[in-house]
Amino acid sequence: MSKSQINLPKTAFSMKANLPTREPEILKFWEKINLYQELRNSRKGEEKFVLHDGPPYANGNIHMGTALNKILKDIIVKFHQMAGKDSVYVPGWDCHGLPIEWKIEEQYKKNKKNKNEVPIVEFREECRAFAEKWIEIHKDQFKRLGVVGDWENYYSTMSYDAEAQIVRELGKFLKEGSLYRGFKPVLWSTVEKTALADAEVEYQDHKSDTIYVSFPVKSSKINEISNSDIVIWTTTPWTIPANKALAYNESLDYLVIKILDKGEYNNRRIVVAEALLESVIKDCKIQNFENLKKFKGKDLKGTICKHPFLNLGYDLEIPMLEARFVTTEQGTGIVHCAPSHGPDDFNLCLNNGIKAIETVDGDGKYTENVALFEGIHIFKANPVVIEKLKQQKNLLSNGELIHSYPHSWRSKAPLVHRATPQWFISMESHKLREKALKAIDETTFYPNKGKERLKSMIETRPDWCVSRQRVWGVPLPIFINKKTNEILVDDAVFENIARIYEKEGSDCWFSDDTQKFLGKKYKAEDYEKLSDIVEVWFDSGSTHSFVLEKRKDLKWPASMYLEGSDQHRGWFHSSLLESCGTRGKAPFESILSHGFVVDGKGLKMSKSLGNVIAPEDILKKYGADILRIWVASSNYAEDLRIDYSILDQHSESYRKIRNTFRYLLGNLNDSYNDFNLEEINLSELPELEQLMLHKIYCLNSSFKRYFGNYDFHNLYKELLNFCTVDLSAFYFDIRKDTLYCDPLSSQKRKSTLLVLNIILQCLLKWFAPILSFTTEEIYQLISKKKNSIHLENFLEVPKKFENLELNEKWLKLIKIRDVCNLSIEEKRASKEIGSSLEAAITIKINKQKIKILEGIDLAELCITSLAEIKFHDIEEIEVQTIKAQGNKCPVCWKISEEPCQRHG
RNA sequence: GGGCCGGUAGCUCAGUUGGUUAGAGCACACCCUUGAUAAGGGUGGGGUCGAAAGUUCGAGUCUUUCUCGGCCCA
Repeated sequence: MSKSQINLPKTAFSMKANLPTREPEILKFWEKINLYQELRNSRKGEEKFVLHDGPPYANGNIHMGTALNKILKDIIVKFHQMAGKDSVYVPGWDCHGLPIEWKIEEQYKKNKKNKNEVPIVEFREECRAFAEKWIEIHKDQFKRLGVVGDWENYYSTMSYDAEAQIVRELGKFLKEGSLYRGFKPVLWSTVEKTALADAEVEYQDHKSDTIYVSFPVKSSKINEISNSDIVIWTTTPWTIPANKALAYNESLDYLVIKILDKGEYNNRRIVVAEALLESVIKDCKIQNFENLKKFKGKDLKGTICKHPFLNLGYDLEIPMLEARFVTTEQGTGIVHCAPSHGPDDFNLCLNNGIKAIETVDGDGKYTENVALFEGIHIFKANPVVIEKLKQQKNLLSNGELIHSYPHSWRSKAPLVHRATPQWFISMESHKLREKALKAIDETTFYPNKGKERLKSMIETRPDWCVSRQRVWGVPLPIFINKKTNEILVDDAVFENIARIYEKEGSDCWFSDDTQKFLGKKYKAEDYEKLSDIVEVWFDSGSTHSFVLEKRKDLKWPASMYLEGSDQHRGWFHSSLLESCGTRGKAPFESILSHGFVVDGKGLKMSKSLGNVIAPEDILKKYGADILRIWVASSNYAEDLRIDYSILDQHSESYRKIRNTFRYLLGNLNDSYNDFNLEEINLSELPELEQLMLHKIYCLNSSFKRYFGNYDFHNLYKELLNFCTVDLSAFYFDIRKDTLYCDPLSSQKRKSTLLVLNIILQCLLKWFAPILSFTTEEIYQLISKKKNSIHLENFLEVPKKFENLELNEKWLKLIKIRDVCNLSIEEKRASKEIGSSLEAAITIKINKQKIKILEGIDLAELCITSLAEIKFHDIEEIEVQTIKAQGNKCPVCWKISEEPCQRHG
C-alpha cells in the first residue's frame, strides 16, 4: 500500500456552516415538499400529541421571549413526532383588544381624525386589517426560526368562527347564571375611558396630594371623643366628596389629644392611632398638645361623624366601621371610605348596607350625585377640595407624596377606581373555584412549582370581570328587558347570534338592527342591547373551544399548554376558568411554563438599559440553529440569560457538533445506509466498537428519560459531551489509524464504518428537533429518500447493545490510558517527543490487574507506536515513556525498527 | 409594600435522604499535531457554592436574617 492509497475523509459537508444564508434555502425545501402536510400524512391514525399554541398578540415584531416560546414549542412538537406520535401544531393569534385599538386611534390623531366621528364598524375594520398585517409578519418571523406548523390554517381570535363560539361560550355562563351584572369599582382609565384588565395595569411612581382631614364627631359612646375630630389621611383628596364612611381597626390603640398650638385647631381634640401619633404631629407640625385619653379601637364602634363639608350641603351621617385592612403603616390609623372608589371601601360599605353610586363618569368628571363638584374633572379637583376643606376648617395639613401608583400600560395615564356596571363571572355561585382547583390537581406541571403558583392565584382571585367599554372585541351578547330589567337568557338567541357571526363576523352587532339578533321570539323595542365587549382574556381563554374542539386534526383537551411563567395569571388562568366553567375540566393535560429572557447579568431587557437583543439580530449573525441551541441548553425553569458572549459560546459548541458530523460524513464519504440494528452480529465486532454501541444504548436510554421530563438542557449537555468526550477525543482519535491506513477490505475497518454509520444515524435523529436546519442539511446530503429528516423516527436501539461488563472493563482501560497520557505529556513537555506516535510506552502492572489487558492493543488505545506490558508487584500502574526507535512508516506514521507490518 | 421563585468556576449546567480534597462541557493558558486543518489531540490553572448568623461531630445541601435578580400582585 502506498501513500496515494490512503483513505482520507472526503465530504461535501463544509466546515463553515454559514447558517444565515443556508437556513433560508432549507426553509424553501420544506415549503417545496410541503413538510407540514407530509408530517401529518406520515402519522395518520397514530396517537395524537397536541401542543395548543397560546396566541401571541398580533402587534409588533417578535422579541426574544416570543422566539424562546415558539422554539421551545417546536422542539417539543418535533420530539413527539419523531417518537412516533401525530404531533400537531396549529399556531394562533390573539387579535382583539386595547393595544390594537390604541394603535388605530394613534393613526387617527396623526391624521387629525376624530375617533368619535368614525362609525364603529369602520373603526373595527381598521383594527382587523391591522391585526391581519401583523399575523403575516409574525408568520414569516416564526417560520424563520425553523418552527414547523400549520401556517396556512392558523387560528385567530377574530375569525368569524371564533367570534361565534365566544358568544356560545358566554351563553353557557349566562344560562348557568354565573355571569351576573355587578356594580363595582374597577380600575378605570379616564383617558381611554375604559376599565382596565389587571394585565393592562403597570405600577409607576406618581406624585399625589396628601391631606390630613378632620371629621367632626357627631355622637359616640365615649365622652372624650364626642366633641373631638376623627383625623384621616389620604392620597386622593378628590374622593372626599364621595366619602360615605370611616374605617378603624379594633385591635389598635387610639389616642385623643388636645392641640394647644395657636391657629384654627387651637384647643381642638383629635383622634389618631397611638402608633402613628409621632408621624401625625410631625406632618401636621403640631408643637404642643395634651394627651387626654387612650382607648381600644373597638370602643369606636357606633361612632357617627359629620362630613367635613357638612356646612356645604353634605348633611350626612358618616359611620365608623371596623376593618382589618386598616394598618399602622401610614396615615392616622383611620381610613376614609368612598365605596365608589376602592375595592376595600366598596366591600366594607356593602357589608354595612351602604351602596356605591355613580360619582364619577367615564371621562373622569363628577356626576350630578356629587354636590358642589358636578362637572369638575377629578384630576383637577384636588385643589378645590383642599381649598374647601381649609374654608371649613377641617384641613389639618396637606403635602405631596411620591409613591407607586397604578397606570395604564398603554397611555401611561394614572388610573382610578370607579364604580361602574360591569359583568362578572362568579367564582362561587356555581363552584367555579372548586372545579378549577380540582382541575389543577389533575394537571401535570413542568416544572412542578407551576402547580402551586396557579393554585394560589385561583384560591384568592375575585370574580372575573369580563366586560369592557371598548369597541374592538366580541360584543357581549346581552339583552336587558326594559321593563323587568331582567337579562334575556335563551339558547335560541345565542345560537342565532353565533350563526350570524359565523357568516359575517361580529361587526354587525354595532350596525345592524337589534331585531336581527333577537329573532322573531322577542321584540327589539322591549330590550336594551348592550354595547360592552368581552375582555380579551375571555377570547383567548376560549381558544380550546373554537380550536381544539372544532378542528378534526386536534383533540380536547390539549396534551400541553406551553407559555411564559407570567401566563399563570394570563392564558393558563383564563383557559382553566373558561373551561372549568363550561366543561368542568381543564382544557390541558399538562402545562409547561418557562422563565423570562434576561440579559447576561440576569437583568431584564429594556431600551433604557440598552441590553435588548432582537431575534432578528441573532438570526443575521448566527442563524436559527444557534438560537435553538441556546433554547435547548438553557434551563427554562428559571430565567434564561442571553447576550452575545453567551451566544458565542454556543456557536463554539455548534462547531464542535458540526465537525463531529463532518468526521462521520468524511469517513463514510457521504454515503449512508439504514442498517437493521437488530441484525448486527456483535461478537464479530472489535471490543472498541462494541463499547461504542453500548454507549449509544446508554445515551439513547437517558435521551428518552430526559425527553420524557422535558429536560432539554441536560439532554443537550449529554449529546454534546458524547460528541466531545466519547467521539472526538476518544473513538474518532483512535480509529483514525484504522480508517485512514487499513485496506478497504479490512474487517476492522468495515466494523468501524458500520459503527460510524450507526453513530451518524443516531446523532442526526437525536439532534434533529434541536438543530432542525443542520440535521436537514446533512440528511439531504446523504439520504437517498430525498425526504426530510423530520419525517423520520427515532431509532430503536436494541437491548443487546447494552454490555455493562464490557463497559466496566473499558472504564478501567481508559483510566490506564489517562495514566499513559500523563507519562507521554511529561516527555512532550521536555521536548523529547512531539506526537504521541513518537512514543513507546511501558506499562508496569500487577498480576491481578494485567488480566484486563489481555487482547487489548494498548498502542492502539493510546495512539503510540509501541506499548509494552510488564508484570510488577506494585499496587498502582506505572508508565514509562521513551522515544520510539526506528523508522517512521510513510503511510501510518508508526515508528518501528522492523518494517511496518501493514505497509511494508 | 406583599407573595412566589432563584443566585454553584468567565459561560451553560450537575450536585441524590446534610458525610472524604465541590463535578462536566465550553472558554482560557501552555504544549503537540498539520492526513477531521479557520479542524484535531494532550496537560493545566480557575470556585471563601450571593452575604452573615445558627442547628450539627459535619452544611452547597437544614433554619433565620440580609442582599441582588426575576415573575406575579397591591
